[in-house]
Amino acid sequence: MEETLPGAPTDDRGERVILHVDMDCFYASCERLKEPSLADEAVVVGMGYEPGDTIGAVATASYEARAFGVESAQPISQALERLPRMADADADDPDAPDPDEAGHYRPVDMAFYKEVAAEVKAVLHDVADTVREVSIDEAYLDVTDRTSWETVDTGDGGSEAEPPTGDARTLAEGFARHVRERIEREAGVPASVGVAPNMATAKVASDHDKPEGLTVVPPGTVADFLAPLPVSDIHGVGPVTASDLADLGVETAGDLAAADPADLEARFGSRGREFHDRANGRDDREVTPTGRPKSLSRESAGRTDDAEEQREKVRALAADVAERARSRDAMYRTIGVKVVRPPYDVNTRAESLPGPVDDPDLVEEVALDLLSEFEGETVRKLGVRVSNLSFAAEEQVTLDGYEGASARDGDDDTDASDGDDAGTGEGDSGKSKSKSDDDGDGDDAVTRRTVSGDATLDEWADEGDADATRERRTRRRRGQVDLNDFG
DNA sequence: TCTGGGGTCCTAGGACCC
DNA sequence: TCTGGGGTCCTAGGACCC
Repeated sequence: MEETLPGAPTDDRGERVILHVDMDCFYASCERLKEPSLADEAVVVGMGYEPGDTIGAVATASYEARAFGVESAQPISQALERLPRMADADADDPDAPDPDEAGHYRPVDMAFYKEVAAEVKAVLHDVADTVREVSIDEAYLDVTDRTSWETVDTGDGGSEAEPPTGDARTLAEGFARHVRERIEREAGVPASVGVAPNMATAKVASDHDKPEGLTVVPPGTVADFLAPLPVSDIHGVGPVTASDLADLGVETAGDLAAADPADLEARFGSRGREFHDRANGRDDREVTPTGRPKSLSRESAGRTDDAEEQREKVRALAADVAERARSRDAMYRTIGVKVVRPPYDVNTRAESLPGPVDDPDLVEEVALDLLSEFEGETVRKLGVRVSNLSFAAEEQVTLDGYEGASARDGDDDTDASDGDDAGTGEGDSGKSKSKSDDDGDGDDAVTRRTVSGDATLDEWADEGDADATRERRTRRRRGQVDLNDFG
Protein backbone atom coordinates (compact mmCIF):
# COMPACT_ATOMS: atom_id res chain seq x y z
CA MET A 1 0.00 0.00 0.00
CA GLU A 2 2.75 2.38 0.81
CA GLU A 3 5.25 0.78 -1.48
CA THR A 4 6.50 3.25 -3.99
CA LEU A 5 5.61 2.09 -7.42
CA PRO A 6 8.43 2.29 -9.86
CA GLY A 7 7.84 5.11 -12.24
CA ALA A 8 4.84 6.46 -10.40
CA PRO A 9 4.79 10.21 -10.72
CA THR A 10 5.59 11.76 -7.38
CA ASP A 11 2.48 13.90 -7.32
CA ASP A 12 0.32 10.79 -7.42
CA ARG A 13 1.79 9.41 -4.28
CA GLY A 14 -0.97 8.68 -1.82
CA GLU A 15 -3.70 9.29 -4.37
CA ARG A 16 -6.39 6.69 -4.00
CA VAL A 17 -7.98 4.79 -6.86
CA ILE A 18 -11.74 4.86 -6.47
CA LEU A 19 -14.20 3.16 -8.79
CA HIS A 20 -17.84 3.99 -9.05
CA VAL A 21 -19.76 1.20 -10.71
CA ASP A 22 -23.18 2.12 -11.98
CA MET A 23 -25.33 -0.44 -13.74
CA ASP A 24 -26.95 0.78 -16.95
CA CYS A 25 -30.76 0.99 -16.77
CA PHE A 26 -30.46 -1.93 -14.40
CA TYR A 27 -34.06 -3.11 -14.17
CA ALA A 28 -34.48 -2.97 -17.93
CA SER A 29 -31.23 -4.89 -18.38
CA CYS A 30 -32.50 -7.54 -15.98
CA GLU A 31 -35.70 -7.84 -17.95
CA ARG A 32 -33.57 -8.46 -21.04
CA LEU A 33 -31.71 -11.16 -19.22
CA LYS A 34 -35.03 -12.82 -18.51
CA GLU A 35 -36.36 -12.19 -21.98
CA PRO A 36 -33.50 -11.99 -24.45
CA SER A 37 -35.86 -10.97 -27.24
CA LEU A 38 -36.04 -7.56 -25.55
CA ALA A 39 -32.44 -6.82 -26.52
CA ASP A 40 -32.28 -3.61 -28.57
CA GLU A 41 -35.98 -2.99 -27.93
CA ALA A 42 -37.45 -0.09 -26.00
CA VAL A 43 -38.15 -1.41 -22.49
CA VAL A 44 -39.99 0.41 -19.73
CA VAL A 45 -40.12 -1.01 -16.22
CA GLY A 46 -42.92 0.43 -14.15
CA MET A 47 -43.56 0.33 -10.44
CA GLY A 48 -47.03 0.27 -9.08
CA TYR A 49 -47.76 -0.98 -12.56
CA GLU A 50 -49.50 -4.09 -13.80
CA PRO A 51 -49.62 -5.18 -17.42
CA GLY A 52 -52.41 -3.37 -19.15
CA ASP A 53 -52.76 -0.50 -16.69
CA THR A 54 -51.90 3.10 -17.09
CA ILE A 55 -51.10 3.75 -13.46
CA GLY A 56 -47.73 3.66 -11.75
CA ALA A 57 -44.46 5.34 -12.54
CA VAL A 58 -41.40 4.58 -14.61
CA ALA A 59 -38.71 2.91 -12.54
CA THR A 60 -36.27 2.47 -15.39
CA ALA A 61 -36.37 2.95 -19.12
CA SER A 62 -33.92 1.44 -21.58
CA TYR A 63 -31.93 3.89 -23.68
CA GLU A 64 -34.11 3.05 -26.67
CA ALA A 65 -37.16 4.09 -24.66
CA ARG A 66 -35.42 7.23 -23.42
CA ALA A 67 -35.01 8.30 -27.01
CA PHE A 68 -38.80 8.68 -27.08
CA GLY A 69 -38.76 10.92 -24.06
CA VAL A 70 -39.53 8.29 -21.46
CA GLU A 71 -37.78 9.13 -18.18
CA SER A 72 -37.44 7.73 -14.70
CA ALA A 73 -40.14 8.78 -12.26
CA GLN A 74 -42.51 9.69 -15.04
CA PRO A 75 -46.12 8.59 -14.65
CA ILE A 76 -46.77 5.55 -16.81
CA SER A 77 -49.66 7.37 -18.41
CA GLN A 78 -47.27 9.97 -19.74
CA ALA A 79 -44.72 7.42 -20.87
CA LEU A 80 -47.48 5.72 -22.86
CA GLU A 81 -48.23 8.96 -24.66
CA ARG A 82 -44.65 9.14 -25.83
CA LEU A 83 -44.11 5.48 -26.38
CA PRO A 84 -47.17 3.27 -26.92
CA ARG A 85 -47.30 -0.27 -25.73
CA MET A 86 -46.02 -2.91 -28.09
CA ALA A 87 -49.04 -5.01 -27.21
CA ASP A 88 -51.24 -2.33 -28.76
CA ALA A 89 -49.13 -1.96 -31.88
CA ASP A 90 -50.01 -3.47 -35.22
CA ALA A 91 -48.14 -2.87 -38.44
CA ASP A 92 -51.20 -3.71 -40.54
CA ASP A 93 -53.65 -1.50 -38.75
CA PRO A 94 -53.30 2.15 -39.70
CA ASP A 95 -55.09 3.16 -36.49
CA ALA A 96 -52.76 1.22 -34.22
CA PRO A 97 -49.32 2.39 -33.17
CA ASP A 98 -46.39 1.46 -35.33
CA PRO A 99 -44.40 -1.41 -33.80
CA ASP A 100 -41.24 0.49 -34.61
CA GLU A 101 -42.38 3.22 -32.28
CA ALA A 102 -43.71 1.14 -29.46
CA GLY A 103 -42.13 -0.24 -26.32
CA HIS A 104 -42.34 -3.21 -24.00
CA TYR A 105 -43.75 -2.45 -20.57
CA ARG A 106 -42.97 -4.68 -17.64
CA PRO A 107 -43.76 -4.50 -13.92
CA VAL A 108 -40.91 -4.39 -11.42
CA ASP A 109 -39.68 -7.86 -10.46
CA MET A 110 -37.52 -7.04 -7.46
CA ALA A 111 -36.78 -10.60 -6.45
CA PHE A 112 -35.18 -11.28 -9.80
CA TYR A 113 -33.23 -8.00 -9.83
CA LYS A 114 -31.81 -8.88 -6.44
CA GLU A 115 -30.57 -12.19 -7.75
CA VAL A 116 -28.78 -10.47 -10.57
CA ALA A 117 -27.44 -7.80 -8.22
CA ALA A 118 -26.00 -10.53 -6.02
CA GLU A 119 -23.98 -11.80 -8.96
CA VAL A 120 -22.73 -8.31 -9.69
CA LYS A 121 -21.76 -7.88 -6.08
CA ALA A 122 -19.89 -11.14 -6.05
CA VAL A 123 -17.67 -9.72 -8.76
CA LEU A 124 -17.23 -6.42 -6.94
CA HIS A 125 -16.22 -8.08 -3.69
CA ASP A 126 -13.82 -10.23 -5.60
CA VAL A 127 -12.01 -7.30 -7.19
CA ALA A 128 -11.96 -4.96 -4.20
CA ASP A 129 -11.39 -5.16 -0.47
CA THR A 130 -13.70 -2.30 0.29
CA VAL A 131 -17.07 -2.11 -1.40
CA ARG A 132 -19.79 0.31 -0.50
CA GLU A 133 -23.09 -0.56 -2.07
CA VAL A 134 -25.15 2.55 -2.41
CA SER A 135 -28.20 0.97 -3.94
CA ILE A 136 -29.14 -2.15 -5.81
CA ASP A 137 -27.36 -0.96 -8.93
CA GLU A 138 -24.52 1.21 -7.70
CA ALA A 139 -21.33 0.82 -5.66
CA TYR A 140 -18.06 2.48 -4.78
CA LEU A 141 -14.85 0.47 -4.63
CA ASP A 142 -11.53 1.48 -3.18
CA VAL A 143 -8.99 -0.43 -5.23
CA THR A 144 -5.89 1.51 -4.27
CA ASP A 145 -4.30 -1.73 -3.10
CA ARG A 146 -5.09 -3.57 -6.30
CA THR A 147 -3.96 -1.15 -8.97
CA SER A 148 -2.43 2.30 -9.33
CA TRP A 149 -2.30 5.53 -11.25
CA GLU A 150 0.91 4.48 -12.86
CA THR A 151 0.85 5.18 -16.57
CA VAL A 152 1.51 2.44 -19.01
CA ASP A 153 3.86 2.79 -21.89
CA THR A 154 1.49 2.52 -24.79
CA GLY A 155 4.32 2.46 -27.28
CA ASP A 156 3.02 5.49 -29.08
CA GLY A 157 5.29 8.06 -27.57
CA GLY A 158 3.74 8.11 -24.14
CA SER A 159 6.45 7.58 -21.58
CA GLU A 160 6.39 6.87 -17.92
CA ALA A 161 8.17 10.11 -17.22
CA GLU A 162 5.34 12.03 -18.76
CA PRO A 163 2.71 13.27 -16.37
CA PRO A 164 -0.63 11.60 -16.84
CA THR A 165 -3.05 13.37 -19.10
CA GLY A 166 -6.63 12.58 -20.01
CA ASP A 167 -5.28 10.40 -22.75
CA ALA A 168 -2.63 8.56 -20.84
CA ARG A 169 -3.36 4.92 -20.12
CA THR A 170 -3.16 4.14 -16.49
CA LEU A 171 -3.11 0.76 -14.82
CA ALA A 172 -6.32 1.89 -13.14
CA GLU A 173 -8.02 2.16 -16.49
CA GLY A 174 -7.14 -1.39 -17.43
CA PHE A 175 -8.31 -2.56 -14.05
CA ALA A 176 -11.66 -0.81 -14.41
CA ARG A 177 -12.14 -2.20 -17.86
CA HIS A 178 -11.55 -5.64 -16.50
CA VAL A 179 -14.13 -5.09 -13.76
CA ARG A 180 -16.71 -3.92 -16.24
CA GLU A 181 -16.11 -6.87 -18.51
CA ARG A 182 -16.32 -9.34 -15.68
CA ILE A 183 -19.67 -7.93 -14.59
CA GLU A 184 -20.98 -8.22 -18.08
CA ARG A 185 -19.70 -11.73 -18.49
CA GLU A 186 -20.62 -13.12 -15.10
CA ALA A 187 -23.86 -11.31 -14.33
CA GLY A 188 -24.91 -10.69 -17.90
CA VAL A 189 -25.74 -7.01 -17.52
CA PRO A 190 -23.95 -3.87 -18.68
CA ALA A 191 -22.33 -1.37 -16.35
CA SER A 192 -20.59 1.97 -16.56
CA VAL A 193 -17.53 2.68 -14.49
CA GLY A 194 -15.93 5.91 -13.34
CA VAL A 195 -12.40 6.00 -11.98
CA ALA A 196 -10.99 8.92 -10.01
CA PRO A 197 -8.95 9.73 -6.92
CA ASN A 198 -12.10 10.34 -4.86
CA MET A 199 -15.70 9.22 -4.56
CA ALA A 200 -17.44 12.38 -5.72
CA THR A 201 -15.45 12.55 -8.94
CA ALA A 202 -15.76 8.83 -9.61
CA LYS A 203 -19.51 9.22 -9.30
CA VAL A 204 -19.62 11.99 -11.87
CA ALA A 205 -17.28 10.02 -14.10
CA SER A 206 -19.42 6.88 -14.19
CA ASP A 207 -22.31 8.95 -15.41
CA HIS A 208 -20.28 10.74 -18.02
CA ASP A 209 -20.40 8.23 -20.80
CA LYS A 210 -23.32 5.91 -20.21
CA PRO A 211 -24.16 3.24 -21.19
CA GLU A 212 -21.20 0.88 -21.06
CA GLY A 213 -18.97 3.81 -20.31
CA LEU A 214 -15.51 3.92 -18.85
CA THR A 215 -14.32 7.35 -17.79
CA VAL A 216 -10.98 7.76 -16.08
CA VAL A 217 -10.06 10.97 -14.32
CA PRO A 218 -6.46 10.74 -13.12
CA PRO A 219 -5.18 12.86 -10.24
CA GLY A 220 -4.36 16.35 -11.35
CA THR A 221 -7.03 16.40 -14.03
CA VAL A 222 -10.05 16.45 -11.78
CA ALA A 223 -10.79 20.17 -11.73
CA ASP A 224 -10.44 20.42 -15.50
CA PHE A 225 -12.72 17.44 -16.00
CA LEU A 226 -15.43 18.90 -13.81
CA ALA A 227 -15.22 22.55 -14.83
CA PRO A 228 -17.43 22.50 -17.94
CA LEU A 229 -20.15 20.32 -16.44
CA PRO A 230 -23.44 21.82 -15.27
CA VAL A 231 -23.73 22.07 -11.49
CA SER A 232 -26.63 19.64 -11.58
CA ASP A 233 -24.15 16.91 -12.50
CA ILE A 234 -22.65 17.18 -9.04
CA HIS A 235 -24.02 14.65 -6.61
CA GLY A 236 -26.24 16.42 -4.11
CA VAL A 237 -27.15 19.33 -6.36
CA GLY A 238 -30.79 18.86 -7.26
CA PRO A 239 -33.28 21.11 -9.01
CA VAL A 240 -33.78 23.44 -6.05
CA THR A 241 -30.09 24.00 -5.40
CA ALA A 242 -29.30 24.28 -9.10
CA SER A 243 -31.85 27.01 -9.50
CA ASP A 244 -30.59 28.83 -6.39
CA LEU A 245 -27.09 28.61 -7.78
CA ALA A 246 -28.25 29.89 -11.15
CA ASP A 247 -29.61 32.96 -9.37
CA LEU A 248 -26.06 33.60 -8.21
CA GLY A 249 -24.76 33.23 -11.74
CA VAL A 250 -23.28 29.83 -10.99
CA GLU A 251 -24.07 27.47 -13.84
CA THR A 252 -21.12 25.13 -14.18
CA ALA A 253 -18.91 23.24 -11.79
CA GLY A 254 -16.16 25.62 -12.83
CA ASP A 255 -18.27 28.59 -11.71
CA LEU A 256 -18.94 26.79 -8.48
CA ALA A 257 -15.26 26.05 -7.95
CA ALA A 258 -14.45 29.72 -8.46
CA ALA A 259 -17.21 31.02 -6.19
CA ASP A 260 -16.42 32.35 -2.75
CA PRO A 261 -16.88 29.46 -0.33
CA ALA A 262 -17.95 31.87 2.40
CA ASP A 263 -20.79 33.10 0.20
CA LEU A 264 -21.81 29.55 -0.56
CA GLU A 265 -21.79 28.65 3.08
CA ALA A 266 -23.88 31.69 3.91
CA ARG A 267 -26.53 30.61 1.40
CA PHE A 268 -26.46 26.85 1.67
CA GLY A 269 -25.08 26.18 5.11
CA SER A 270 -22.68 23.30 5.48
CA ARG A 271 -23.65 22.02 2.06
CA GLY A 272 -22.27 25.18 0.51
CA ARG A 273 -18.73 24.42 1.51
CA GLU A 274 -19.19 20.84 0.49
CA PHE A 275 -20.35 21.83 -3.00
CA HIS A 276 -17.34 24.10 -3.32
CA ASP A 277 -14.99 21.30 -2.34
CA ARG A 278 -16.60 18.84 -4.72
CA ALA A 279 -16.48 21.26 -7.61
CA ASN A 280 -12.78 21.69 -6.91
CA GLY A 281 -12.31 17.97 -6.96
CA ARG A 282 -11.73 17.73 -3.21
CA ASP A 283 -13.39 14.88 -1.37
CA ASP A 284 -11.58 12.98 1.33
CA ARG A 285 -14.44 10.71 2.34
CA GLU A 286 -13.25 7.16 2.66
CA VAL A 287 -15.03 4.30 1.03
CA THR A 288 -16.56 2.52 3.99
CA PRO A 289 -18.29 -0.83 3.74
CA THR A 290 -22.03 -0.90 3.34
CA GLY A 291 -23.62 -0.18 6.69
CA ARG A 292 -26.82 -1.18 8.35
CA PRO A 293 -30.03 0.55 7.33
CA LYS A 294 -31.13 3.47 9.47
CA SER A 295 -34.80 3.10 8.80
CA LEU A 296 -37.23 0.78 7.11
CA SER A 297 -40.45 1.92 5.55
CA ARG A 298 -43.29 0.87 3.39
CA GLU A 299 -45.74 3.06 1.60
CA SER A 300 -48.48 2.76 -0.90
CA ALA A 301 -50.44 5.16 -3.01
CA GLY A 302 -54.17 5.20 -3.55
CA ARG A 303 -56.61 7.96 -2.95
CA THR A 304 -59.25 7.40 -0.33
CA ASP A 305 -61.28 9.34 2.17
CA ASP A 306 -62.66 6.29 3.90
CA ALA A 307 -61.27 6.14 7.41
CA GLU A 308 -61.62 2.40 7.79
CA GLU A 309 -59.95 1.81 4.48
CA GLN A 310 -57.10 4.04 5.58
CA ARG A 311 -56.73 2.16 8.82
CA GLU A 312 -56.78 -1.13 6.98
CA LYS A 313 -54.02 0.09 4.73
CA VAL A 314 -51.95 1.26 7.64
CA ARG A 315 -52.42 -2.07 9.37
CA ALA A 316 -51.11 -3.86 6.30
CA LEU A 317 -48.16 -1.51 5.91
CA ALA A 318 -47.34 -1.80 9.60
CA ALA A 319 -47.38 -5.58 9.47
CA ASP A 320 -45.16 -5.49 6.44
CA VAL A 321 -42.62 -3.17 7.89
CA ALA A 322 -42.50 -5.06 11.17
CA GLU A 323 -41.97 -8.30 9.34
CA ARG A 324 -39.17 -6.85 7.28
CA ALA A 325 -37.51 -5.48 10.40
CA ARG A 326 -37.73 -8.87 12.02
CA SER A 327 -36.31 -10.65 9.01
CA ARG A 328 -33.33 -8.34 9.23
CA ASP A 329 -32.97 -8.72 12.96
CA ALA A 330 -33.67 -5.06 13.48
CA MET A 331 -35.20 -3.62 16.60
CA TYR A 332 -36.70 -0.15 16.36
CA ARG A 333 -37.29 2.60 18.83
CA THR A 334 -39.26 5.04 16.68
CA ILE A 335 -42.46 4.33 14.77
CA GLY A 336 -43.87 6.80 12.32
CA VAL A 337 -46.45 7.35 9.64
CA LYS A 338 -46.52 9.38 6.49
CA VAL A 339 -49.77 10.84 5.26
CA VAL A 340 -49.86 12.52 1.89
CA ARG A 341 -52.91 14.68 1.28
CA PRO A 342 -53.90 16.10 -2.08
CA PRO A 343 -52.55 17.84 -3.94
CA TYR A 344 -49.22 16.72 -2.54
CA ASP A 345 -49.02 17.67 1.06
CA VAL A 346 -46.61 15.39 2.88
CA ASN A 347 -47.08 15.01 6.61
CA THR A 348 -45.03 12.84 8.88
CA ARG A 349 -45.66 11.94 12.49
CA ALA A 350 -43.46 9.82 14.67
CA GLU A 351 -43.20 8.63 18.18
CA SER A 352 -40.22 7.27 20.01
CA LEU A 353 -40.38 4.56 22.61
CA PRO A 354 -38.26 4.32 25.73
CA GLY A 355 -36.29 1.46 24.29
CA PRO A 356 -35.90 -0.66 21.17
CA VAL A 357 -38.58 -3.23 20.46
CA ASP A 358 -39.51 -5.86 17.95
CA ASP A 359 -43.27 -5.87 18.23
CA PRO A 360 -45.55 -5.89 15.20
CA ASP A 361 -48.65 -5.21 17.28
CA LEU A 362 -47.08 -2.14 18.70
CA VAL A 363 -46.13 -0.87 15.25
CA GLU A 364 -49.74 -1.20 14.21
CA GLU A 365 -51.05 0.38 17.35
CA VAL A 366 -48.78 3.40 17.27
CA ALA A 367 -49.21 3.86 13.53
CA LEU A 368 -52.99 3.83 13.84
CA ASP A 369 -52.79 6.24 16.71
CA LEU A 370 -50.64 8.64 14.71
CA LEU A 371 -52.96 8.27 11.74
CA SER A 372 -55.95 9.27 13.83
CA GLU A 373 -54.86 12.89 13.73
CA PHE A 374 -55.83 12.88 10.06
CA GLU A 375 -59.19 11.27 10.51
CA GLY A 376 -61.72 12.57 8.03
CA GLU A 377 -59.08 13.75 5.57
CA THR A 378 -58.66 12.56 2.03
CA VAL A 379 -55.29 10.94 1.55
CA ARG A 380 -53.47 9.96 -1.60
CA LYS A 381 -50.69 7.98 -0.01
CA LEU A 382 -49.94 6.35 3.31
CA GLY A 383 -46.71 5.06 4.75
CA VAL A 384 -45.35 3.43 7.88
CA ARG A 385 -41.77 3.66 8.98
CA VAL A 386 -39.60 2.35 11.78
CA SER A 387 -36.32 4.02 12.64
CA ASN A 388 -33.78 4.41 15.38
CA LEU A 389 -32.82 0.88 14.52
CA SER A 390 -30.53 -1.32 16.52
CA PHE A 391 -29.23 -4.69 15.57
CA ALA A 392 -28.76 -6.69 18.69
CA ALA A 393 -27.06 -9.86 17.63
CA GLU A 394 -28.19 -11.48 20.83
CA GLU A 395 -31.68 -12.86 20.92
CA GLN A 396 -34.03 -10.41 22.48
CA VAL A 397 -37.02 -11.47 24.48
CA THR A 398 -40.20 -10.29 22.85
CA LEU A 399 -43.79 -10.79 23.73
CA ASP A 400 -44.17 -13.33 21.02
CA GLY A 401 -41.04 -15.20 21.94
CA TYR A 402 -41.38 -18.54 20.20
CA GLU A 403 -43.09 -17.40 17.06
CA GLY A 404 -40.53 -14.71 16.74
CA ALA A 405 -37.72 -17.15 16.91
CA SER A 406 -39.17 -19.52 14.38
CA ALA A 407 -40.07 -16.75 11.99
CA ARG A 408 -36.54 -15.52 12.23
CA ASP A 409 -34.72 -18.70 11.54
CA GLY A 410 -36.77 -19.24 8.42
CA ASP A 411 -34.66 -16.50 6.94
CA ASP A 412 -36.81 -16.32 3.88
CA ASP A 413 -35.03 -13.10 3.28
CA THR A 414 -35.38 -12.69 -0.44
CA ASP A 415 -32.93 -10.01 -0.01
CA ALA A 416 -29.62 -10.95 -1.38
CA SER A 417 -28.43 -7.46 -0.71
CA ASP A 418 -28.30 -8.34 2.92
CA GLY A 419 -25.54 -10.76 2.57
CA ASP A 420 -22.96 -8.08 2.86
CA ASP A 421 -19.93 -8.93 4.80
CA ALA A 422 -19.80 -5.42 6.07
CA GLY A 423 -18.95 -6.73 9.44
CA THR A 424 -17.61 -3.50 10.81
CA GLY A 425 -19.97 -3.27 13.69
CA GLU A 426 -21.47 0.11 13.99
CA GLY A 427 -21.60 0.60 17.71
CA ASP A 428 -25.05 -0.27 18.78
CA SER A 429 -25.82 2.91 20.53
CA GLY A 430 -29.41 1.86 20.76
CA LYS A 431 -28.54 -0.84 23.16
CA SER A 432 -26.69 1.18 25.68
CA LYS A 433 -29.48 3.68 25.52
CA SER A 434 -32.10 1.15 26.39
CA LYS A 435 -29.97 0.01 29.25
CA SER A 436 -29.47 3.46 30.59
CA ASP A 437 -33.09 4.21 30.69
CA ASP A 438 -34.27 1.43 32.84
CA ASP A 439 -37.40 2.17 34.52
CA GLY A 440 -37.64 5.67 35.81
CA ASP A 441 -36.26 7.36 32.83
CA GLY A 442 -38.21 5.38 30.33
CA ASP A 443 -41.45 5.98 32.04
CA ASP A 444 -40.70 9.62 32.19
CA ALA A 445 -40.30 9.73 28.48
CA VAL A 446 -43.67 8.15 27.93
CA THR A 447 -45.36 10.25 30.54
CA ARG A 448 -43.91 13.40 29.20
CA ARG A 449 -45.18 12.62 25.76
CA THR A 450 -48.54 11.66 27.02
CA VAL A 451 -49.07 14.68 29.18
CA SER A 452 -47.44 17.39 27.18
CA GLY A 453 -48.39 16.00 23.78
CA ASP A 454 -49.19 18.70 21.33
CA ALA A 455 -52.91 18.14 21.48
CA THR A 456 -54.85 21.35 21.73
CA LEU A 457 -57.51 21.90 24.31
CA ASP A 458 -60.35 21.14 21.97
CA GLU A 459 -58.71 17.99 20.80
CA TRP A 460 -58.51 16.84 24.33
CA ALA A 461 -62.05 17.95 24.85
CA ASP A 462 -63.59 16.21 21.91
CA GLU A 463 -61.47 13.15 22.03
CA GLY A 464 -63.27 11.94 25.03
CA ASP A 465 -61.63 8.61 25.53
CA ALA A 466 -58.28 9.64 24.11
CA ASP A 467 -56.84 9.70 27.59
CA ALA A 468 -57.87 6.16 28.20
CA THR A 469 -56.42 5.06 24.91
CA ARG A 470 -53.16 6.76 25.58
CA GLU A 471 -52.95 5.31 28.98
CA ARG A 472 -53.54 1.82 27.72
CA ARG A 473 -50.81 2.37 25.25
CA THR A 474 -48.48 3.67 27.86
CA ARG A 475 -49.05 0.67 30.02
CA ARG A 476 -48.42 -1.64 27.14
CA ARG A 477 -45.22 0.00 26.32
CA ARG A 478 -44.04 -0.20 29.84
CA GLY A 479 -44.73 -3.87 29.81
CA GLN A 480 -42.84 -4.21 26.60
CA VAL A 481 -39.83 -2.38 27.86
CA ASP A 482 -39.72 -4.20 31.12
CA LEU A 483 -39.75 -7.48 29.32
CA ASN A 484 -36.89 -6.41 27.17
CA ASP A 485 -34.94 -5.28 30.13
CA PHE A 486 -35.13 -8.73 31.59
CA GLY A 487 -33.82 -10.20 28.38
C1' DT B 1 -47.31 15.37 -16.17
C1' DC B 2 -50.10 16.12 -10.74
C1' DT B 3 -46.13 12.71 -8.36
C1' DG B 4 -44.24 5.32 -7.16
C1' DG B 5 -41.47 3.46 -3.43
C1' DG B 6 -37.43 3.08 -0.59
C1' DG B 7 -33.91 5.41 1.43
C1' DT B 8 -30.21 9.29 3.48
C1' DC B 9 -28.84 13.56 5.51
C1' DC B 10 -29.63 18.26 7.24
C1' DT B 11 -32.02 21.96 9.67
C1' DA B 12 -34.84 24.17 12.96
C1' DG B 13 -37.47 24.66 16.99
C1' DG B 14 -39.10 23.00 21.44
C1' DA B 15 -38.60 20.41 25.77
C1' DC B 16 -35.72 19.40 29.17
C1' DC B 17 -31.50 19.25 32.02
C1' DC B 18 -27.58 21.21 34.48
C1' DT C 1 -37.35 37.97 40.22
C1' DC C 2 -36.91 37.08 34.51
C1' DT C 3 -33.21 34.95 33.12
C1' DG C 4 -27.16 32.79 31.14
C1' DG C 5 -25.19 29.32 28.35
C1' DG C 6 -24.39 24.63 26.94
C1' DG C 7 -25.95 20.23 25.73
C1' DT C 8 -29.13 16.36 24.32
C1' DC C 9 -33.15 14.36 22.54
C1' DC C 10 -37.24 14.56 19.87
C1' DT C 11 -40.26 15.82 16.00
C1' DA C 12 -41.35 17.73 11.40
C1' DG C 13 -40.15 19.04 7.10
C1' DG C 14 -37.24 19.49 3.05
C1' DA C 15 -33.82 18.31 -0.50
C1' DC C 16 -31.88 14.79 -2.66
C1' DC C 17 -30.74 10.10 -4.61
C1' DC C 18 -31.81 5.74 -7.15
